[in-house]
Amino acid sequence: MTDSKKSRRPSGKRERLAAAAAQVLHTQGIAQTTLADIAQAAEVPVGNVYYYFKTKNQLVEAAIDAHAQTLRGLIGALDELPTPQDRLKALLNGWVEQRELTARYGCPTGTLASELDKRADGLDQSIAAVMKTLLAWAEQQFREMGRADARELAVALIAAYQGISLLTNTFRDPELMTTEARRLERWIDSLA
Amino acid sequence: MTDSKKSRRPSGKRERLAAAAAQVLHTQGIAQTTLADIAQAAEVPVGNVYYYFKTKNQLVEAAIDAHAQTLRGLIGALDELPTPQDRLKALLNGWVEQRELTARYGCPTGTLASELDKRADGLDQSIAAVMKTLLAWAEQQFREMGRADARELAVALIAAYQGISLLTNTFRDPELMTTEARRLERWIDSLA
Amino acid sequence: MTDSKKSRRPSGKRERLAAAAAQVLHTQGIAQTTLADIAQAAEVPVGNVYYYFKTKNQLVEAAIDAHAQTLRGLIGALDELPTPQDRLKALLNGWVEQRELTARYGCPTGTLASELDKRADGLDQSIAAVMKTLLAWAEQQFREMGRADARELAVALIAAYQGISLLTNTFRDPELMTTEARRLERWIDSLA
Amino acid sequence: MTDSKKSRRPSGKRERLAAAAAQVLHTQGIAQTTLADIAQAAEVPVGNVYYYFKTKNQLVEAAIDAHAQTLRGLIGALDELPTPQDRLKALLNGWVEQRELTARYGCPTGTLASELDKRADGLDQSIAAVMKTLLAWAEQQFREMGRADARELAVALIAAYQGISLLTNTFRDPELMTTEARRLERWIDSLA
DNA sequence: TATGAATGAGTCTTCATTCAT
DNA sequence: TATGAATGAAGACTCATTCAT
Repeated sequence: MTDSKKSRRPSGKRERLAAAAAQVLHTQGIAQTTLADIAQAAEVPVGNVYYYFKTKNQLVEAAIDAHAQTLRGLIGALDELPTPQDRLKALLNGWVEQRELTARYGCPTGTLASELDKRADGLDQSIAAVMKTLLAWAEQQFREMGRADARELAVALIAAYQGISLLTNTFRDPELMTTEARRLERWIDSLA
Repeated sequence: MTDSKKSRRPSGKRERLAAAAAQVLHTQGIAQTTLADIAQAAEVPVGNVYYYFKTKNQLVEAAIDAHAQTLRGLIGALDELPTPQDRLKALLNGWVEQRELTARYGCPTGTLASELDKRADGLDQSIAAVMKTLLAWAEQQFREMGRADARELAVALIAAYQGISLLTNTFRDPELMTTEARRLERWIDSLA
Repeated sequence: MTDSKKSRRPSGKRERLAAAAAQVLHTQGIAQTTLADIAQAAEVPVGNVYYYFKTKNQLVEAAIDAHAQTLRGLIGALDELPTPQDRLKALLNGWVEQRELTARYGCPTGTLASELDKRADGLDQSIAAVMKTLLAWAEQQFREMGRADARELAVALIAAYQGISLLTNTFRDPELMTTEARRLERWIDSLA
Repeated sequence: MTDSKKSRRPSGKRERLAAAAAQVLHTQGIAQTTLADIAQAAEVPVGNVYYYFKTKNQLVEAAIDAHAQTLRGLIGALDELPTPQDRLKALLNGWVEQRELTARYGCPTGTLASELDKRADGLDQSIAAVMKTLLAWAEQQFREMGRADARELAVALIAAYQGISLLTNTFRDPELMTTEARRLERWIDSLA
């Protein structure tokens, strides 16, 4: 999304750092995470980090990109399914499967968005783009279902997910996710 | 919830600090806010802050308490209304009225919850309590509407609010809140 | 030793503060003791302390004075005894009786002397004076025993006490004091 | 005793810091010494200190270690001498030679022990270990002299040193050390 | 005299970022 | 490329001392 792979050397440190950043930033939060934390998680010497990322913000951006890629992968997989209903329900299933992680650390995208919003840097745009991708995909599904209010429904669905992720996390109760997903499933069925 | 009001002298600095904390922490986020920021907002010399709050965490807690009190006030006002439907819709109206603020800084409770979750201190319990209050109130409304699944509905409603707040904030688009609130209104009507 | 009793009002706060200072400074050390600690121990509001003592140093000085007075009292009591040997041994007994306190916090005079020496203020002179008083008294006893080297013996005796206090304290072992006191007793007997 | 020498690179800053800490802490006392003082004495920028020592306490510990090493060196040198009497007297000579420094700042080990005792951290154990080393060595000498009460005599000797150091320091009179050392020499001779 | 409140200078500690090799 | 080391700008917190009443 930003700069593209400094070089093709197989060291893979850049990727390792991005992955480590995505993981650590999710579990610890941006403010609570130091560069050293990420470097350590990636097993890269601190000093070396700066060869790949000029600033901490760039690492955050790389983490966002990693999340974006994960999302694209997910969407790609979902798109294999035959009907939009199938795809949306599969999305719900994915959320439910991750409920334990969500209860512990919240939705990766959502928590990042929340944190980044309070900062002056332009990173909030990057995370917004990720969110927009998901939103657009959901909208597409509802449209294929013949709904004229596809956009509104998509927003409602993603909001429901973000919101229940927050509650699941706040109360450390993964079952909240399960229950809400079931409810959303019924809701989707009712829209056809 | 925690305090004990040092004294009843009219200086009101403690209250001023708590209010300033609530406001500044909401707009800047906890990590980005320095004690000096809060002190300045409250027009209190930095050193003096520590006479009222022993640590930054205590200030955060005071801010949470302030939010709790605001919430109690809101609930109190809503309870004046005749039917549960009226009350829930009035709640929605309140959210819509605040949409500009939400678009700029997110839901005060939600963003706090999100931030606090990543921290080791026990503050996440305090904010969870606030959330629980709102949840319980909503559940009560749905119950009065005769719904056996009141709890689930309450969770869905609050989740919807938290989620749309996040999106509203992420996309800086207050209209998202308006649209979703209208949708929720119809949803409430459909439950009767 | 310094200024003498602001007034004769019976409040006795000044004395209470001095006593509290002596006690708290002994157990916590000067640097680790805040004015608030002393005020609290004396059950005097912090702000009020300054009516009696203009600075923390003056409180320290008052504590030293308190120790000096205790010493004078002790010497007065010892002087009731018939022979210098009796008096010196009684002194030893006193040390042994205090061994538990010494093991915990060291000799009050010695630890104060040690701490004050590192400071720029003139308080080290005050504590030196206290030490000098004890030294002079011991010298007098040895002189009465007919020793020409009374001064040297006195220094040796007090040094032995200060040193064993330090070891007793460092190793938290009150028995060190007991053993050394017994040894000093034999030594005194051998000098006659 | 605790360290592990970050690396063997020749910068030697760690050692310089430890040495500076040992020296400055001895002359100024722990409480009166700021990290900046030590950094300045070692000619190291303040921020850089934390690359080597995570906290002020670790610097204090390093200083203690430095003293321990000095002591081990001293003991090693003494052990070259033929008889225990020679060794003990050489120890006394060392004390006398340092009398000026002692008069100014007290015994490094003793003053540290005194200060550390009043603190909650575990540093008092470290300094106690140093003291124990010296004590054990002295005991060994007396034992080699054939004394069954070697332990008691060792305690007496070290106590005498600590005590006379305190008096020497309190009265700023280096001659006290000289006189007492001479007396102890005679005492040692009398034990054979 | 009494006292809650106020003040600000000082200290430790953290960390992103840079640099020399 | 790689990396240990360096740097300095913050920020939280403490506390003696002062002040208004």
